[in-house]
Amino acid sequence: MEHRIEQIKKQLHAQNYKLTPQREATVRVLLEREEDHLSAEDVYLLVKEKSPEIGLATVYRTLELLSELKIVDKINFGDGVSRYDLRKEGAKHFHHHLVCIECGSVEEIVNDLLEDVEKIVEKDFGFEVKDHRLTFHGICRQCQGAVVKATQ
Amino acid sequence: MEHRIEQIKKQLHAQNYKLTPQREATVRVLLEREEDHLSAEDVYLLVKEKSPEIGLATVYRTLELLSELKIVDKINFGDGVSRYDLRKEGAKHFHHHLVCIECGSVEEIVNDLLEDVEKIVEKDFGFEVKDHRLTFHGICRQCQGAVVKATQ
DNA sequence: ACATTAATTTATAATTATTATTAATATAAA
DNA sequence: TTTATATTAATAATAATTATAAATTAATGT
Repeated sequence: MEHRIEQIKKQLHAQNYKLTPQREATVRVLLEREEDHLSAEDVYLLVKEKSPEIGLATVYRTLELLSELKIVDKINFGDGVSRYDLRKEGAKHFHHHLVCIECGSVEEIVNDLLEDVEKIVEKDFGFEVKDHRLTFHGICRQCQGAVVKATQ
Repeated sequence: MEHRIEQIKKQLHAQNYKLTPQREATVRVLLEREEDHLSAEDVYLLVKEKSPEIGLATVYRTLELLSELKIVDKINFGDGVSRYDLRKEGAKHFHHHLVCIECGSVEEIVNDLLEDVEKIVEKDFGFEVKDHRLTFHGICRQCQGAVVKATQ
């Protein structure tokens, strides 16, 4: 935890930004809830628990900043809110998501499944890939089980 | 064009919806501007040119309906607006997008690049894939050329 | 240490995209 | 034709996000 904070602090300094108390509090929430795909509002409420004086706009600005520096990924599952995921340490890519259309759960896949596909895109389309976003929509293991049970 | 309209009309009827004049006007705009990733507002303004009496909410509702019936794909490039793409005739999947981070252009890839990846997801993660969304962010051919020129 | 400048924040207003409401209109069914 | 149903326009409401302005904090130079 502290190590990751220190690392992010350095990333900010390298771009002439400071790790203010508000920014640190925001990062800590993101670290604690790494797999939760929090919205800005979610983050705000969680940060507020420990730093009640923080403003919503500050959280938005911080998330935007972290997003620009590729420390967090801003993602959109089509439900009208942006969500923010801390990038894994040293990760070059967005992680992939499996969104269940039954229960709404979101699973992450950390492995990069797209290395071969990216090569095709670079070669066949002359497009220099810097990043990607990949989401699968379907039915998760649990819900598949549930359907089987329900129809038995 | 007329053939596609007729086809969509049938798809609507199959689900007990009618192809009202407003809906038809909307579909026609989507057909005419197939590759343009129009926002709801864009569509509204274009439909208005030919059917000035149409309301914005109707356009939203129509796009939502077409989206539910998988006639259009609702996509999100992270710029705060949803965009609507007519699905190619008979296509089972979203098409992929190449978004240029220099000039903002969006290219489409119609080929399905993910067949193998989907198999992995189904097998290794027990997730039954129904659909996917894939976007690459990077530098398009034109902008690569521009950089070379600029640094020469 | 003190004054000055710049960066950041809070609080709030404004904006923008989208959705809900309601009365009117068009369509289909009886 | 009458009645019921679906759809629409017009508008209000909502929700997410961004902009603004005054206050605070931190950094810099003297």
